[in-house]
Amino acid sequence: MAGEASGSKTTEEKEQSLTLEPCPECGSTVIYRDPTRGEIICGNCGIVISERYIDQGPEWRAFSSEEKEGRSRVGAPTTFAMHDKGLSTVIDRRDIDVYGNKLVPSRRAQIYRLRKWQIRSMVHNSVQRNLATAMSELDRLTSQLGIPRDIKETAAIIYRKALERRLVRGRTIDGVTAAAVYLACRLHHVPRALEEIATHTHAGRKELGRSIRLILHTSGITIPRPKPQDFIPRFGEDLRMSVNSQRRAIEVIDQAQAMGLTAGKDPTGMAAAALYIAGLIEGERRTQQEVAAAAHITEVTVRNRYKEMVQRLNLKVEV
DNA sequence: AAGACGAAAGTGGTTGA
DNA sequence: TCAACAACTTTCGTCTT
Repeated sequence: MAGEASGSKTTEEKEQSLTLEPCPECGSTVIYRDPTRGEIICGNCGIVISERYIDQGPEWRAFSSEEKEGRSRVGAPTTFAMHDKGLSTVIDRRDIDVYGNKLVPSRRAQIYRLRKWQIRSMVHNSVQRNLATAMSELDRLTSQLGIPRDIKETAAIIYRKALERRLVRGRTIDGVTAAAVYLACRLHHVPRALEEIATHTHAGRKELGRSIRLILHTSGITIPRPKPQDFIPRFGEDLRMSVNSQRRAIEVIDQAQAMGLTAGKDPTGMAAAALYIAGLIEGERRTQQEVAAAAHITEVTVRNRYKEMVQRLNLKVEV
């Protein structure tokens, strides 16, 4: 379903996605891309973070709706999320030439042999075959989890590296793919719960955890530890809370961090409690249950963090 | 009736010997 | 490898709005 037509439509408006780095100015992780200007912009303070964003959308301007539908880049943008990066040559099965004429038998036999070796060299190589299944699994997983394209690309790269290091051997492709997705999310400061990914993959939670640790140890990737602030945009969005409240929640967390209240605590719990407090302050009250559900934790934990922070930070909260 | 609160017991993961 | 430990979860009864 997700064909090229829908792809070219979404690039039309400002596309929200998350980049590797939070805003250097205010630390916000809500980052927008503006393909028409080629800029990456902070959604919070509006600063232009980068002006060298590469537009992978259609190449030409369009003056009518038919043109708009018809235009595209010459060839799809290359992507790591396909086993051949989308660059392979395909030899058609139909035995006709470009003019639609039937091929003479000798020519036809030649094409047949070419195609045979073409396919052998592509997918019948075990590495390529592995990648092909992995990338389709990656497709499925990322679309189910609603993971943006650039994170998916990172996951694909992580998977390729793991495959090069022969880490996939003896493990399931699904498991390693899921692990790559998990790591990619953390790299992009959009951490997803292990649980969340585990429910959408065939691999068990245990295997997923093992794969993650294995990649982590052998590949030398350093993953930033998830910060409570990283969760605010997503949870806030799930709870349909305003940007104002989200910003307030981040302030609360900053204060708590300054007092050393966050050490050793579950960052999702901190984020949830901060959102709960922000809701009270900003008059966008959400129940502890709602907040807890958004963060995939229990209301008891929300309560404990909430109590701690109100007490230690001397917050005046109207109930 | 729904939401908030707190106590007590249980659980999975980390740490240090 | 194992036990200790802190944080989190589950469960349940009570209080407040």
